[in-house]
Amino acid sequence: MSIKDVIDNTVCSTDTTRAKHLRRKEARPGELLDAALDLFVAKGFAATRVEEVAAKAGVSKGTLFLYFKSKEELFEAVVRENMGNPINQGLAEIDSFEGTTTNMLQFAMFAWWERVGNTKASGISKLVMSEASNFPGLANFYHQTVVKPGRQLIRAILQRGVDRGEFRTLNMDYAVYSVIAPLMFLTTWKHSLGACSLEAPLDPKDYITSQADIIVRGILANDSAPINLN
Amino acid sequence: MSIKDVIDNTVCSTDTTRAKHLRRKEARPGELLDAALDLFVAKGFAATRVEEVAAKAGVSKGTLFLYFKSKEELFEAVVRENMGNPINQGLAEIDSFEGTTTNMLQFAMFAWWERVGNTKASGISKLVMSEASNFPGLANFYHQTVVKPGRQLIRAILQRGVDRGEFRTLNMDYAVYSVIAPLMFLTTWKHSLGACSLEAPLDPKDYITSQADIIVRGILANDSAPINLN
DNA sequence: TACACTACTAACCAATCAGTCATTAAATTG
DNA sequence: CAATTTAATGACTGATTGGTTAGTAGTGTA
Repeated sequence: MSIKDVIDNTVCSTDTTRAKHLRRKEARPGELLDAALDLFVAKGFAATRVEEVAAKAGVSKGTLFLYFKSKEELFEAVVRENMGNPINQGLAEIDSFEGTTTNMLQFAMFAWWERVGNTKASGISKLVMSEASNFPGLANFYHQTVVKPGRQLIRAILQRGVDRGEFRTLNMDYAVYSVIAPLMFLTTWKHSLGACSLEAPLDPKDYITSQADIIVRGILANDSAPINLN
Repeated sequence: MSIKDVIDNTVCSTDTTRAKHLRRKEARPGELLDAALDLFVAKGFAATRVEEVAAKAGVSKGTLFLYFKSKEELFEAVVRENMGNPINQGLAEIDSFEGTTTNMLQFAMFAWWERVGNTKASGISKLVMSEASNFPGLANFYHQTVVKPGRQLIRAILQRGVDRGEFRTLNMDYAVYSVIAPLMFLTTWKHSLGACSLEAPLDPKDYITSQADIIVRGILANDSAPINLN
């Protein structure tokens, strides 16, 4: 597929009289970042051409370099832009949460899905994973901004459960991955093999329900009340 | 870093009298595939230069094209070469396995680590995930060869547990991911952020022990004997 | 309408890189 | 030791692409 095809297919112009030279300084960066996110997630950094990004955003290549001074900078901007952290928000909600920690954990996992997993931004983790060794600075930034706080959030939830006697004592350094791994796997899958439509896609809600169910049962205190989730 | 540096640093020649023009027709393909695996896993398909691969294998670029007629073909060969499936072996062992399904599941997860996860080939899954949309044929091949059989193996184990009354009834379509997700996450992590040495690396054995423990507790039948794993 | 300003374009350039091929030299054979 | 074969090389090429810039055309103002 040539760049010409990309241009013809992806630019959103319903009217035949293509309006060129439209001046929309404010909207360009966002549109370019949106286009770049899609392409970077789908094809990786090296394999996506800046002209593709520009074409998908409806501008010429030159315009792209008007707003981002290099392909690397565009990439970094894409990652940073889409890494807003609902994690801090989640941390704030911990203290005020009423109810069992079981419910809290389930709520957190579904909240993650609504706020991150089911979002365009969910491709970021795949992207960072794929390109980490090529962008060590970005990997470090992601680690500090997302990984560590995220792990801290999960840990805090689990600790709450332990403190209240709902969960058994756990090796927190590893237990956190019981929650993280299934969620990360979901997005990774969704943006790679899952996107190739090789089979019926797995339903995210059912997936998370199932995972949360197994995790919670797996960490409940031995002497806890008879298991009756939901 | 230039290609020259790559050559100087990666070729393994301890003696100063560099022997060129050594004719080793048999060994070349394997050495090239080894070098290519490392580089593709680390940098992705598009970002690795065929000359780097050749240099790392100790030959010139021309030699590489003597054994693989294109970069794409090299890539496909790398994936296919490292995709030998210990899964069929695992499937064969199911019927003859003596003991609880709990032990069986733990055994399977550790066996996977020994035979796949702790191997150079473990980078393949990250590779296929990253490049799936650029190589749909390969993604399909991976899906048929690894994903489906792997899922089938896990499902068979879980079903054994259910049939014998050890595990509660499960929605198999989703329960299998309780086992798959933590293992896939481990390799993905290992070959991306984990390789950036941003913190103390997680110990795979402890990780798998922890995950297996939580999973098993999470799927045990309610009326099963008091939990005492190991 | 004339002028200034600047978002935007398109043609262009320099560097990179996958792939080729004429040449070189290690093995093999007689 | 020649003659032959072929593994291996490395300089070369054509195509691609990140990045530049001279020029074009919207927009605002008088």
